[in-house]
Amino acid sequence: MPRRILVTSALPYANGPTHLGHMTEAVQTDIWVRFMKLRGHDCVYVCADDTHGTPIMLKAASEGVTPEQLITQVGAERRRDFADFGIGFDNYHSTHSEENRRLTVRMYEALVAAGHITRRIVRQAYDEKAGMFLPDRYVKGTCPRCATPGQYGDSCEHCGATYTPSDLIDPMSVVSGTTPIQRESEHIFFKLGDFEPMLRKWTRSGSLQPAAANKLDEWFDAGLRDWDVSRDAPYFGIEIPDAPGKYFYVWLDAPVGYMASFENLCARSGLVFYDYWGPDSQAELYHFIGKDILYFHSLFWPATLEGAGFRKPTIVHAHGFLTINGEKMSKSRGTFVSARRYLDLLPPEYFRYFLAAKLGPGLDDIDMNLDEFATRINAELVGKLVNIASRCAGFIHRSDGGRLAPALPDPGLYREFVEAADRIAASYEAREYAAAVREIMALTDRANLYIDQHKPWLAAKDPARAAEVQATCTQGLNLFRVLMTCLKPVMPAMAGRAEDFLGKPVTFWSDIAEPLLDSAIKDYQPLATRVDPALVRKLVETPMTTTQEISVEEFARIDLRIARIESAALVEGADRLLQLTVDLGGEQRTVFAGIRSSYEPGQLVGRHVVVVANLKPRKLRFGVSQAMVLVAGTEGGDALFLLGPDPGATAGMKVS
RNA sequence: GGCUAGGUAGCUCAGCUGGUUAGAGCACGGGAUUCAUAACCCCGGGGUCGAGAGUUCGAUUCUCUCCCUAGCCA
Repeated sequence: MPRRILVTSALPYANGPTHLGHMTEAVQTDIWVRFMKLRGHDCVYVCADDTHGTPIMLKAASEGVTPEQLITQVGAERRRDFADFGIGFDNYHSTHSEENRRLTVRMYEALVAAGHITRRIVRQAYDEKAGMFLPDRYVKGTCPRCATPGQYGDSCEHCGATYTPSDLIDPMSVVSGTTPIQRESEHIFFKLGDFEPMLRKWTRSGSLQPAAANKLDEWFDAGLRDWDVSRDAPYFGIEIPDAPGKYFYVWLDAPVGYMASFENLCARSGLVFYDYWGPDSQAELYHFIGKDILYFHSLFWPATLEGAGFRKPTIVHAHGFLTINGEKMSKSRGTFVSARRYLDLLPPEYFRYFLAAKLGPGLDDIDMNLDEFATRINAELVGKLVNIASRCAGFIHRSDGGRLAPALPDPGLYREFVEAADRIAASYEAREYAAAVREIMALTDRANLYIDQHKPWLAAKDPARAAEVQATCTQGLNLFRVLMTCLKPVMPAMAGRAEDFLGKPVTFWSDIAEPLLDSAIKDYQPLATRVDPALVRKLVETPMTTTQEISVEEFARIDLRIARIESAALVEGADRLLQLTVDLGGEQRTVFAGIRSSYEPGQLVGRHVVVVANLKPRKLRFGVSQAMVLVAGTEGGDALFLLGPDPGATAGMKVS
């Protein structure tokens, strides 16, 4: 009995290029969807661009385009990136669409009618010059607790204090640079607390991973507060019907984008919207999300759905972040890898395979160690898996003109593989891809061992044993076919090529119940080739030639100063760092500099160097680094050279 | 500071409700082989299962304390 399933991955925000983090989620979802379809279920996968909100509006303004132009351009790139990674959406839509506007309004009106909406006056930072209210992150100033300058309006990155923008000393609007004032405005709130009993039950009903449910308990304990769902104009979004000049907060209409994308698909596919979203829907609804947006998907989303008379998700599945070589993806650290950058260097299915091999059912981050990446591809995919087909194919063609034997010499072994495939299927279903890949690789070892034990290369020397050679390789190729089918959700293109080679397509998982016998196969073409580890490492190298040009104004934002090194010390536990105290002409700063490979602490004291004085303080394991010392050196090289001024310059002087 | 998750071989990890000598892959050492994209096969070295205490006949597995890491929160 086929199940009816609707699957989504989180809507990427349309303010920048697709990166491997987006791709991690899309691949995780796509593998699950492809698996379900292969199992014969009626599974639909929709997604969309998340297009509203202040960041989009301001980004468009800074680029001199309209928000519509921005999201159209980002959306086009996004679709290409996803397509090139083999993400098989049944529909990819946008929250800036008529369907989404209508559904969001309908949801809101239902919530109003049911009494779940309230209004009250709030005071908020307002930028008079730009004529707009400012979200907390758009006000910067000096921390009222520790006096660190340049902190955002919600919390201090240096001392961890939290506050509101009005608490900042010398607050400044990021938008116009002027000092914001406080202004009152009526806001519209969703009464989340109305749904606490339902949410507590839903949370523990198997809809969330245990770790996620624990997280929710913290939020319950903290108390569910009303959720502010309105924003004042100017705002790029959906206008609230009974509140002219006010718009829905982007996080209200974003998840509605799941419904909107599905409705858009219904219009051209014969699917019926209410079969999936009606309160009594028997269809299953799965949301794949990152752990950072668990809050929205496990509290507000089920609550607004319920309150507006729709069904709730069957499962919200959260995953961790992708790190590269153990570090968070970050542009400044060079660990930010765009989807396009990856595609320029490597085949997309290698990423899909690596990810599958690492993805467990939990919220842990997944590390993409680049050397491990190359190793896994070369050892597992090429050295073991593809090797089976490669080493068998030649014998079949030599002895029998490309036909498989009429019977398997070891049907028991084949049956074991098919039975193992059931366990592998259970792992896929539970989103334990790493376990599935582990088992597939164990079987791959067994297949190679089988061939090794039957040594077709020896038998091939004796023409009288031709049938034996053919039988051994028929067995090997059939085992390979089972394995390749198990990996088809992960590597659909490679599986397709393998099917072409074996002369028969695999439409359903159950197709492997019977082996391929007495049929023709084609000439073997390499299904995958090795990767050079050096090429993989290039993912995080930023070539000099692609360094972006910057304007004089942008350069002027970097506050370069002469500083005098007052003291220098080794940092215990850090073999690259020195801890420096530098004087910027009256002000002392602590700096952790990665120059230990080239300098002894003793030779530094008293030297004048150039520092970036307005670098955002960085919290390291050993303390907070409050500036950056400039050094010259070749990329990745150990030899470093401090920059210093000619004699006469003194601490605190500006460098320009 | 509170909460959550985790700390198992050099690296990445598996070890379900406590039970014989703690496993796999990669890396490393030795051997075998040459069909296969220097791939595959066999053998081996290597871990006080974060530290300490407790419960138990017995704990990597349960309880407590502590240390470390990551994340969330105020």
